[in-house]
Amino acid sequence: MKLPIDFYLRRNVTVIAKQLLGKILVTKVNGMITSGLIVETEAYSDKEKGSHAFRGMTKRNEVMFSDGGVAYVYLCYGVHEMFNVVTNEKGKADAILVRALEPQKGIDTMMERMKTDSQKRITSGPGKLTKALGIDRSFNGWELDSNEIWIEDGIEVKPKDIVSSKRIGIDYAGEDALLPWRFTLKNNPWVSR
DNA sequence: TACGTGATCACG
DNA sequence: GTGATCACGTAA
Repeated sequence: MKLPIDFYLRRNVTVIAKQLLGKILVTKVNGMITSGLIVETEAYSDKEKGSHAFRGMTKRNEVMFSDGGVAYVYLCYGVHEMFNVVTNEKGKADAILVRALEPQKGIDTMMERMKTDSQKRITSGPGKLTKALGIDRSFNGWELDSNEIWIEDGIEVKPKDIVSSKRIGIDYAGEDALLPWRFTLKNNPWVSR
């Protein structure tokens, strides 16, 4: 079952970030289905310095300000496409970065895209999972109940299975870099780093 | 630990 | 226009 768009609206971004753990991200690119269980997320809001939206709307981040339930995809370090889930209502720029997946369907396709013979850690990192699932900036702004990219129900996750920690790679955000807004599934071997 | 990589953004 | 900067990944 695809998650309804309502799932992404009018709720706290850290709550949704935790609830995304155990859900399944699916893409259909060139007719190929690839999917993975979400095992690591990070929450961002326009109220804190870690977010692209902290200094207001720009051409790059404008989809963060739209109604929730769409993708925000941008290029990082000139090399990596990063996939985010936009949440909350129009004007409130909350987003959730998906940082790692446990591969499910289409593993051969993912290995081919990653140019590797091993299925080990092919989706363990925000830049890697987008490449493995065929996500690039052309997905920016797409609704997450489309037939090309969506998120569906996966496994049940209990509060005790969730670990909170500080977010990765945002030291520039000062004290906001310390917010415990990174969420991982406990003891899951597919989380990044 | 170091650095490639290129879009983006805040300057002028 | 220009230059600093960056929500990473890999090699060493």
